[in-house]
Amino acid sequence: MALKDYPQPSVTVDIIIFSLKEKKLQVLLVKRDKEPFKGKWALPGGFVRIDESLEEAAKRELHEETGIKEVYLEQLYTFGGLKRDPRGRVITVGYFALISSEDIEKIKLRASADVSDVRWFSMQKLPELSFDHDKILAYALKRLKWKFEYTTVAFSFLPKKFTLTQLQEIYEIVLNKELDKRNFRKKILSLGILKTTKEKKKDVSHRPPELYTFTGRIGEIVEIISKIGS
Amino acid sequence: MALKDYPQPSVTVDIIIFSLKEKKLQVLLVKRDKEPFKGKWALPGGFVRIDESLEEAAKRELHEETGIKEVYLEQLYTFGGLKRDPRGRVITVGYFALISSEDIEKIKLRASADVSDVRWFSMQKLPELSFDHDKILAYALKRLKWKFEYTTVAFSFLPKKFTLTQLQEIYEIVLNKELDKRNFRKKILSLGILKTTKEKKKDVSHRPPELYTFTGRIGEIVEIISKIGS
DNA sequence: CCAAAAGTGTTATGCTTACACCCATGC
DNA sequence: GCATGGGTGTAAGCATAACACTTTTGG
Repeated sequence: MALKDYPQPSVTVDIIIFSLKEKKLQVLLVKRDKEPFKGKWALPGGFVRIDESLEEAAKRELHEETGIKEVYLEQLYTFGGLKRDPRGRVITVGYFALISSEDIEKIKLRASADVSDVRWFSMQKLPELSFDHDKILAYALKRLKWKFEYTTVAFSFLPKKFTLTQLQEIYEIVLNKELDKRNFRKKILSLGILKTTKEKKKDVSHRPPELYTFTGRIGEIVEIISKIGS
Repeated sequence: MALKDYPQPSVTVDIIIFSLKEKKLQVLLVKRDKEPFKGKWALPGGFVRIDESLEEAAKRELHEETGIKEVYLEQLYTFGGLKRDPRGRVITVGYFALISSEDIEKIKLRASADVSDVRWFSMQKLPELSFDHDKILAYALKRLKWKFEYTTVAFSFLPKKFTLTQLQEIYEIVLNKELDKRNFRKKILSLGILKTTKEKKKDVSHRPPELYTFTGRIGEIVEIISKIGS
């Protein structure tokens, strides 16, 4: 069978961009300016061009909405149900991206083609979503939690230098449960993936905390959390 | 942007069909009867039709090559590099399937359209593969091992009734390491996912082993193996 | 009675959990 | 000197890991 003998599905990339702002897990959504779902919120995404790989397409979408380029990016799953797009047969490859607190501040959100608005939404206050994006987002959240428990992705949310309390905080937010401070520190330090800079965080009105850097590879499997705490 | 305004990538499904035959992990490959890679071995697969979901496409391919329908099937990853198919831009969604030893015997391998031969290959003696199928297969193997350690997929290789030694054997084959018999049994039985049928395997020239059935859900996460054994 | 695989328990070790007080700084 | 978060250790309980002999059948 040669290519193009038969009608072919179209292919899009949708990207789930997570960040931690104001101590909440947030996701970037765009307001659609075209049918279908005009005026509704959706995950950023678009058609894959013939001359770009899937990952390049995901990076392009990320860049178009946020202006940033270097982030943790990982393929999530490919959704290929028959009825997911009213325009016709569209298969979408989901990616998820994690934005560090450093980058978050640099970002200028900007509407792009077919998009009238771009906003961060707390995962606890999501609007109604277009297509099957609610399903995709739920899946992404599940994967994110899993990645936190078993790998080092957490560090992609942090700046280069961070305190152990900051690290614990993002774990508590993403896993949505409290962790025991002593056990958390013991476990993290025992993994041998952190190095202390001998600096301390300045200008805090309490005992200044030690700053650490991450020396492992982001996304590496390490089984960080068993239960730890309440 | 309306659909079809721009040249679109094509979409295929490739399926990695694993089984355990002759105490070896094997994979089903087909010999291509058309260019590109005519005469070379490849993973079974083909274009996704406009009126079938990705999973349906994978099941169809599976059925065409083996005649069977009900198996453990899971989406693996989507490969979308620019140069992976010399015919043009083709994105492929990989699936992996696990065939039980019961089904293995029923299977009549049959060549289908564009395929001149179909055969099981031991993972230790693979032929040269077409496209980027070596990469896809390597990824599938990694995922399979992971799934064995953390989930109950192993049971999809077994018949309904099986002995603990059979179960241990498939773990040893897939993980490629020896396990301690007593610890393995203790761990597996402690999970509460097996029930003894009170039957024993007959006509063996040694003490007849007890037959068990699996009562959990295939693929469920249970952290089966920590290390267990040598 | 021999061969072959099934079945079974104990001990040592390491990881996980629960838990409370002193420390260093800014104001 | 007080408020704020930073930083630290120990004991109990649980899971893992190492290890060898007896049992039941067929031939």
